[in-house]
Amino acid sequence: MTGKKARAFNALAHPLRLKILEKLRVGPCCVCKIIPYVGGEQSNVSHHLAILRNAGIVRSEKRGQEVWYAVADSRIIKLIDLMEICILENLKKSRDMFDSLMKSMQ
Amino acid sequence: MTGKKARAFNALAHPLRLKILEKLRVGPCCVCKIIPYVGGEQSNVSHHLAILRNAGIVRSEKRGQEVWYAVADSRIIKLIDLMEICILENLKKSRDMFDSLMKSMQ
DNA sequence: TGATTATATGTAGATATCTTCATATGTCAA
DNA sequence: TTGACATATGAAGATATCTACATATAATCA
Repeated sequence: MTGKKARAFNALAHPLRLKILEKLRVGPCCVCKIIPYVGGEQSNVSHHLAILRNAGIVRSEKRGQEVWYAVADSRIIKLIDLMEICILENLKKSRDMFDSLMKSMQ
Repeated sequence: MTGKKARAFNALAHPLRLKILEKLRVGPCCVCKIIPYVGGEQSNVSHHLAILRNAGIVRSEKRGQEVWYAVADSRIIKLIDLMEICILENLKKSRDMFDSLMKSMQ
Protein backbone atom coordinates (compact mmCIF):
# COMPACT_ATOMS: atom_id res chain seq x y z
CA MET A 1 0.00 0.00 0.00
CA THR A 2 2.80 2.45 0.80
CA GLY A 3 4.05 1.97 -2.77
CA LYS A 4 0.74 2.99 -4.35
CA LYS A 5 0.35 5.89 -1.94
CA ALA A 6 3.89 7.09 -2.58
CA ARG A 7 3.19 7.12 -6.32
CA ALA A 8 -0.03 9.06 -5.76
CA PHE A 9 1.72 11.65 -3.60
CA ASN A 10 4.48 11.84 -6.19
CA ALA A 11 1.89 12.82 -8.77
CA LEU A 12 1.03 15.84 -6.59
CA ALA A 13 4.68 16.71 -5.97
CA HIS A 14 5.17 19.26 -8.70
CA PRO A 15 4.21 22.96 -8.83
CA LEU A 16 2.95 22.75 -12.40
CA ARG A 17 0.73 19.77 -11.64
CA LEU A 18 -0.71 21.52 -8.57
CA LYS A 19 -1.36 24.56 -10.73
CA ILE A 20 -3.24 22.37 -13.22
CA LEU A 21 -5.42 21.10 -10.36
CA GLU A 22 -5.94 24.69 -9.19
CA LYS A 23 -7.41 25.39 -12.61
CA LEU A 24 -9.50 22.19 -12.68
CA ARG A 25 -10.91 22.54 -9.17
CA VAL A 26 -13.48 25.09 -10.36
CA GLY A 27 -14.68 22.76 -13.11
CA PRO A 28 -13.69 20.70 -16.17
CA CYS A 29 -11.55 22.53 -18.63
CA CYS A 30 -9.97 22.28 -22.08
CA VAL A 31 -6.20 21.82 -22.48
CA CYS A 32 -6.14 25.01 -24.53
CA LYS A 33 -7.23 26.89 -21.39
CA ILE A 34 -4.92 24.97 -19.04
CA ILE A 35 -1.76 25.79 -21.01
CA PRO A 36 -1.98 29.60 -20.76
CA TYR A 37 -3.11 29.32 -17.12
CA VAL A 38 -0.15 27.30 -15.92
CA GLY A 39 2.35 28.73 -18.43
CA GLY A 40 5.13 26.82 -20.12
CA GLU A 41 5.51 24.65 -23.20
CA GLN A 42 2.53 22.77 -24.65
CA SER A 43 4.41 19.47 -24.63
CA ASN A 44 5.52 19.93 -21.05
CA VAL A 45 1.97 20.62 -19.85
CA SER A 46 0.83 17.58 -21.82
CA HIS A 47 3.45 15.40 -20.12
CA HIS A 48 2.28 16.60 -16.70
CA LEU A 49 -1.37 16.02 -17.62
CA ALA A 50 -0.38 12.46 -18.55
CA ILE A 51 1.22 11.97 -15.13
CA LEU A 52 -1.96 13.16 -13.38
CA ARG A 53 -4.06 10.98 -15.69
CA ASN A 54 -1.96 7.87 -15.11
CA ALA A 55 -2.20 8.46 -11.37
CA GLY A 56 -6.00 8.50 -11.66
CA ILE A 57 -6.18 12.06 -10.32
CA VAL A 58 -7.77 13.53 -13.42
CA ARG A 59 -9.72 12.06 -16.31
CA SER A 60 -9.88 13.30 -19.88
CA GLU A 61 -12.49 13.28 -22.59
CA LYS A 62 -12.23 14.20 -26.23
CA ARG A 63 -14.65 16.84 -27.52
CA GLY A 64 -14.01 17.40 -31.18
CA GLN A 65 -10.49 18.70 -31.59
CA GLU A 66 -10.26 19.58 -27.93
CA VAL A 67 -9.51 17.44 -24.90
CA TRP A 68 -11.26 18.33 -21.65
CA TYR A 69 -9.85 17.39 -18.29
CA ALA A 70 -11.59 17.08 -14.95
CA VAL A 71 -10.63 16.18 -11.39
CA ALA A 72 -11.49 12.49 -10.97
CA ASP A 73 -12.19 12.58 -7.22
CA SER A 74 -12.98 15.79 -5.35
CA ARG A 75 -11.39 14.34 -2.21
CA ILE A 76 -8.02 15.03 -3.84
CA ILE A 77 -8.87 18.73 -3.70
CA LYS A 78 -9.77 18.39 -0.01
CA LEU A 79 -6.45 16.66 0.51
CA ILE A 80 -4.53 19.49 -1.16
CA ASP A 81 -6.40 22.06 0.94
CA LEU A 82 -5.54 20.08 4.06
CA MET A 83 -1.87 20.22 3.07
CA GLU A 84 -2.15 23.98 2.66
CA ILE A 85 -3.59 24.26 6.17
CA CYS A 86 -0.70 22.18 7.57
CA ILE A 87 1.85 24.40 5.86
CA LEU A 88 0.23 27.63 7.04
CA GLU A 89 -0.03 26.28 10.58
CA ASN A 90 3.62 25.29 10.44
CA LEU A 91 4.63 28.78 9.31
CA LYS A 92 2.53 30.30 12.09
CA LYS A 93 4.25 28.09 14.67
CA SER A 94 7.70 29.14 13.40
CA ARG A 95 6.66 32.78 13.55
CA ASP A 96 5.34 32.40 17.11
CA MET A 97 8.56 30.70 18.18
CA PHE A 98 10.62 33.46 16.60
CA ASP A 99 8.50 36.15 18.27
CA SER A 100 8.79 34.64 21.73
CA LEU A 101 12.52 34.17 21.24
CA MET A 102 12.88 37.87 20.36
CA LYS A 103 10.76 38.85 23.35
CA SER A 104 12.87 36.73 25.72
CA MET A 105 15.97 38.55 24.47
CA GLN A 106 14.26 41.91 25.05
CA MET B 1 2.25 28.43 -2.64
CA THR B 2 2.28 25.60 -5.17
CA GLY B 3 6.05 25.39 -4.66
CA LYS B 4 5.80 24.85 -0.92
CA LYS B 5 2.94 22.40 -1.34
CA ALA B 6 4.81 20.47 -4.02
CA ARG B 7 7.80 20.13 -1.70
CA ALA B 8 5.54 18.92 1.13
CA PHE B 9 3.89 16.31 -1.10
CA ASN B 10 7.32 15.29 -2.32
CA ALA B 11 8.30 14.53 1.27
CA LEU B 12 5.42 12.02 1.37
CA ALA B 13 6.28 10.54 -2.02
CA HIS B 14 8.42 7.63 -0.90
CA PRO B 15 7.37 4.21 0.46
CA LEU B 16 10.02 4.21 3.17
CA ARG B 17 8.98 7.64 4.44
CA LEU B 18 5.31 6.59 4.50
CA LYS B 19 6.34 3.49 6.43
CA ILE B 20 8.14 5.70 8.97
CA LEU B 21 4.94 7.70 9.41
CA GLU B 22 2.97 4.46 9.76
CA LYS B 23 5.20 3.64 12.71
CA LEU B 24 4.99 7.15 14.19
CA ARG B 25 1.22 7.51 13.87
CA VAL B 26 0.64 5.38 16.96
CA GLY B 27 3.01 7.54 19.01
CA PRO B 28 6.52 9.00 19.31
CA CYS B 29 9.27 6.51 18.77
CA CYS B 30 13.03 6.03 18.95
CA VAL B 31 15.09 5.69 15.77
CA CYS B 32 16.31 2.32 17.03
CA LYS B 33 12.69 1.09 16.74
CA ILE B 34 12.02 2.79 13.42
CA ILE B 35 14.95 1.15 11.63
CA PRO B 36 13.88 -2.49 12.17
CA TYR B 37 10.25 -1.57 11.48
CA VAL B 38 10.87 -0.02 8.07
CA GLY B 39 13.86 -2.21 7.18
CA GLY B 40 16.94 -1.08 5.27
CA GLU B 41 20.26 0.59 6.08
CA GLN B 42 20.59 2.82 9.14
CA SER B 43 22.04 5.68 7.09
CA ASN B 44 19.28 5.44 4.54
CA VAL B 45 16.56 5.60 7.19
CA SER B 46 18.39 8.55 8.74
CA HIS B 47 18.43 10.37 5.40
CA HIS B 48 14.70 9.83 5.01
CA LEU B 49 14.06 11.00 8.57
CA ALA B 50 16.00 14.16 7.71
CA ILE B 51 13.78 14.73 4.67
CA LEU B 52 10.63 14.41 6.81
CA ARG B 53 12.18 16.66 9.47
CA ASN B 54 13.18 19.35 6.97
CA ALA B 55 9.67 19.27 5.54
CA GLY B 56 8.26 19.93 9.02
CA ILE B 57 6.32 16.67 8.98
CA VAL B 58 8.07 15.17 11.98
CA ARG B 59 10.05 16.63 14.86
CA SER B 60 12.89 15.03 16.79
CA GLU B 61 14.10 15.22 20.34
CA LYS B 62 17.26 13.83 21.89
CA ARG B 63 16.80 11.57 24.94
CA GLY B 64 20.21 10.45 26.14
CA GLN B 65 21.83 8.49 23.36
CA GLU B 66 18.55 8.02 21.56
CA VAL B 67 16.63 10.33 19.27
CA TRP B 68 12.85 10.18 19.42
CA TYR B 69 10.71 11.22 16.51
CA ALA B 70 7.07 12.27 16.47
CA VAL B 71 4.53 13.39 13.87
CA ALA B 72 4.49 17.20 14.00
CA ASP B 73 0.88 17.70 12.93
CA SER B 74 -1.74 14.95 13.12
CA ARG B 75 -3.53 16.42 10.11
CA ILE B 76 -0.78 14.90 7.99
CA ILE B 77 -2.00 11.48 9.12
CA LYS B 78 -5.56 12.42 8.18
CA LEU B 79 -4.24 13.53 4.81
CA ILE B 80 -2.48 10.20 4.23
CA ASP B 81 -5.63 8.32 5.21
CA LEU B 82 -7.63 10.44 2.79
CA MET B 83 -5.19 9.48 0.03
CA GLU B 84 -5.67 5.82 0.90
CA ILE B 85 -9.44 6.24 0.60
CA CYS B 86 -9.03 7.87 -2.83
CA ILE B 87 -6.85 5.03 -4.04
CA LEU B 88 -9.21 2.32 -2.76
CA GLU B 89 -12.18 4.10 -4.31
CA ASN B 90 -10.30 4.34 -7.58
CA LEU B 91 -9.52 0.61 -7.52
CA LYS B 92 -13.16 -0.14 -6.77
CA LYS B 93 -14.28 1.98 -9.74
CA SER B 94 -11.88 0.13 -12.06
CA ARG B 95 -13.12 -3.19 -10.78
CA ASP B 96 -16.77 -2.19 -11.28
CA MET B 97 -16.02 -1.03 -14.82
CA PHE B 98 -14.26 -4.30 -15.56
CA ASP B 99 -17.15 -6.31 -14.11
CA SER B 100 -19.79 -4.51 -16.14
CA LEU B 101 -17.66 -4.86 -19.27
CA MET B 102 -17.42 -8.63 -18.70
CA LYS B 103 -21.16 -8.84 -18.08
CA SER B 104 -21.96 -6.89 -21.27
CA MET B 105 -19.88 -9.45 -23.21
CA GLN B 106 -21.81 -12.32 -21.59
C1' DT C 1 40.32 8.33 29.08
C1' DG C 2 39.13 4.94 25.67
C1' DA C 3 35.58 1.85 23.92
C1' DT C 4 30.89 1.28 22.62
C1' DT C 5 26.43 2.60 21.09
C1' DA C 6 23.02 5.58 18.61
C1' DT C 7 22.43 8.62 15.08
C1' DA C 8 23.76 11.97 11.47
C1' DT C 9 26.35 13.52 7.56
C1' DG C 10 29.34 13.42 3.21
C1' DT C 11 30.08 11.23 -1.07
C1' DA C 12 29.42 8.86 -5.39
C1' DG C 13 27.39 5.80 -8.62
C1' DA C 14 22.78 4.29 -10.12
C1' DT C 15 18.28 5.63 -11.25
C1' DA C 16 14.36 8.64 -11.95
C1' DT C 17 12.36 13.03 -13.23
C1' DC C 18 12.04 17.32 -15.77
C1' DT C 19 12.26 20.18 -19.82
C1' DT C 20 12.75 21.03 -24.58
C1' DC C 21 12.71 19.89 -29.27
C1' DA C 22 10.98 17.15 -32.93
C1' DT C 23 7.42 14.49 -34.59
C1' DA C 24 3.04 11.79 -34.61
C1' DT C 25 -2.02 11.44 -34.25
C1' DG C 26 -6.60 12.80 -34.81
C1' DT C 27 -10.14 16.27 -36.10
C1' DC C 28 -12.08 19.75 -38.80
C1' DA C 29 -12.74 22.75 -42.83
C1' DA C 30 -11.89 24.13 -47.53
C1' DT D 1 -7.48 15.15 -50.07
C1' DT D 2 -4.77 18.79 -48.33
C1' DG D 3 -3.84 22.05 -44.74
C1' DA D 4 -4.40 23.87 -40.20
C1' DC D 5 -5.20 23.18 -35.48
C1' DA D 6 -5.18 20.71 -30.81
C1' DT D 7 -2.97 17.47 -28.27
C1' DA D 8 0.07 13.47 -27.35
C1' DT D 9 4.30 10.96 -27.66
C1' DG D 10 9.40 9.97 -28.24
C1' DA D 11 14.07 11.08 -27.31
C1' DA D 12 17.95 13.24 -25.06
C1' DG D 13 20.50 16.24 -22.12
C1' DA D 14 20.19 18.48 -17.54
C1' DT D 15 19.01 17.96 -12.89
C1' DA D 16 17.35 15.72 -8.75
C1' DT D 17 16.75 11.68 -5.84
C1' DC D 18 18.00 7.25 -3.89
C1' DT D 19 21.03 3.88 -1.85
C1' DA D 20 25.15 2.21 0.14
C1' DC D 21 29.46 2.90 2.06
C1' DA D 22 32.53 5.42 4.93
C1' DT D 23 33.06 8.55 8.45
C1' DA D 24 31.71 12.08 12.05
C1' DT D 25 29.48 13.39 16.34
C1' DA D 26 27.71 12.91 20.78
C1' DA D 27 26.33 10.28 24.84
C1' DT D 28 27.29 6.52 27.92
C1' DC D 29 29.95 3.17 30.28
C1' DA D 30 34.04 0.60 31.87
